[in-house]
Amino acid sequence: MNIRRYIEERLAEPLSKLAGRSVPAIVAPSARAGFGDYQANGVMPAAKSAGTSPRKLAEQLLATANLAGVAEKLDIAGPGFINIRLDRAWLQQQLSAMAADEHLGVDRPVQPQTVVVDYSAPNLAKEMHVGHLRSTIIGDALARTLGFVGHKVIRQNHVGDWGTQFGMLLAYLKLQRPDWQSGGIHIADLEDFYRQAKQLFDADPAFADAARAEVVALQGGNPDSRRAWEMFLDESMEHCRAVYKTLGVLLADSDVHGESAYNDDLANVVADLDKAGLLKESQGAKCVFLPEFADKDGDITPVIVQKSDGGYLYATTDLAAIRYRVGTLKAQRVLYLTDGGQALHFRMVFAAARQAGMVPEDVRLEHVPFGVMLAEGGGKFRTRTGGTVKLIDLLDEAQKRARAIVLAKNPELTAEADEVAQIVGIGAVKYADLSQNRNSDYVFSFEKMLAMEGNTAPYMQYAYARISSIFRKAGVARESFFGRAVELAQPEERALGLKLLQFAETIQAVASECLPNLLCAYLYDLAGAFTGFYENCPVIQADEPTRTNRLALCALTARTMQKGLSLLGIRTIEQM
RNA sequence: GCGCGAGUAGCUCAAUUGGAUAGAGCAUCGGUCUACGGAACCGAAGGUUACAGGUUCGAGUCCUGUCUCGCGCACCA
Repeated sequence: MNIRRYIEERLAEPLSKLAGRSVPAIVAPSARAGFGDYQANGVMPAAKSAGTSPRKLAEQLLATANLAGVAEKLDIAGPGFINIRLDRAWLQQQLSAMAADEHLGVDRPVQPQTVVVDYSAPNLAKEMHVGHLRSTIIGDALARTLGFVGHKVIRQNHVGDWGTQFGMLLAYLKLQRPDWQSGGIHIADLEDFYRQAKQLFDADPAFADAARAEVVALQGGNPDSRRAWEMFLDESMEHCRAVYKTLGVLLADSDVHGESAYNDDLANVVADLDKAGLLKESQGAKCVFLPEFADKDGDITPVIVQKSDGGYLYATTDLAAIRYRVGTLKAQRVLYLTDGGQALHFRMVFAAARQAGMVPEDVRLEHVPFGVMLAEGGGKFRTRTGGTVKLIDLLDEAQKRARAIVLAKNPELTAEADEVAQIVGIGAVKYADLSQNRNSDYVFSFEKMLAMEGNTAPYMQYAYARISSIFRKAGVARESFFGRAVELAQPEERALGLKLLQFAETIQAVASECLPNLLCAYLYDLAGAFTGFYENCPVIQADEPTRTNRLALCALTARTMQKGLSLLGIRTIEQM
């Protein structure tokens, strides 16, 4: 039950009737605890257009709206706010339903969608670096959340597996490993390999020629080059797999659908744009000019789909990918997880695709942008020597630090130290990223993300472990409380219960707005509500039936926390 | 130069997308506790939301202008 939406619907209809046109009730959780549980703000704008006073309209609304049994108290406050305090019995009823629901009260969508989530997308010419972290983490959290909500999620890893730099790499591979055909090639340091190839490319004209010839051969379908290319990709993907495994993301080999997959369709894309009458030649390049991208002087920045030398560009590939996703995968919504710098590119590509009729009206293409990752102090994220930081090294360090912290606090954990270090260290990296509004740039700090205080993964994991400890001490299994009805007698119990019930509206907001930070904020609030309960309401020592009731509240809290964290891709542990 | 994004407490970030007295955490200062994990909890202090105008019942949020920073600006992705 999405309480917010439920109240919104209950109030919007009578309000619209009174206002004489369709208006929203604008329902939100109360800004302050003293105001109640929810508030409706829609009366004031509605009164304006209806030509009556807000307070009068509010009174009429309360007279006609049917919230009997749902709200315990309805007040009109200030210029026309409606404050709603929910009925205790109703809350208990909802909470008991939540406790008996595997899905924690999150309603399935009336019309489930097929959602393509395009994320991670490393360049296979190099190793994954910190620049891929946000796309991978945020995209994975969204894929998990959308799937849980009830949509069909298709992950797409649009890897960079094509382009001129591969000529250089293949030429270098053949030079360095004359035995490459025999297979079993391993390149320990892909970054190094790339750098050396580039160096040679710049220094040795003969090698540069060989590299260019390799590009031509590869594009021409030369079997020998093709085999070397596949071998190289395989090796490069191995590096990615290691990162994905460490990170614990859903991405699998079957999700990889790289740039090269669209090669055969690029000429068709250009031909179809031509058929649609959108193609113009300019300075030898084939372009789409869209008036909406004109500057003040009327000069239009075109979408270039074919270079003057005949080569295609990433706009062309992206158009082909859109057709594949819409046409073959039947996507109704496509999310693109890339940094904000590509906003213009996607606006142009989406507009071109629409203009060309490649996308039905009701299919949504959404660029989900995020800010860049900065080092402490606000500078670019670099190694001490100024190079790019490999993602695998960063993750290793997070685990190392987490291990040290955990062992220092709890030396008995040596047996599980590696696993705990992985869960806490990786959880910290993910949570730190996800807990911020993805649009803003983000300052990376091991110290802050691994802190036990504040809105961090270790704090959340600790809160969870503490609840687990209650069940250990009580000698009962958490699972045995599944489906047990819950009562909310104390104020702290009521506050916790209400917060638990807000899981549904939070999850649905994350899924529609693509903002995982809303879930982090919710979980942190939930931990706070639990703390208030924990400090004021003894559980194990309480007399029955209070004891069982409180254990049931603890069980539901633990289950909600665990599910919430898992939707962020973060694991929990029973002891830490 | 043009376009896009950002500017909120000393620091790192929120603010339910136009709602009431702008909230957290860290750091600082003070306090609590023989109850279920002190890796805890409670409180105080800290703000002209970059600046100047405007729109309206109401603006951190929308509009105009200015300043600062970041990114992008046809044949890289």
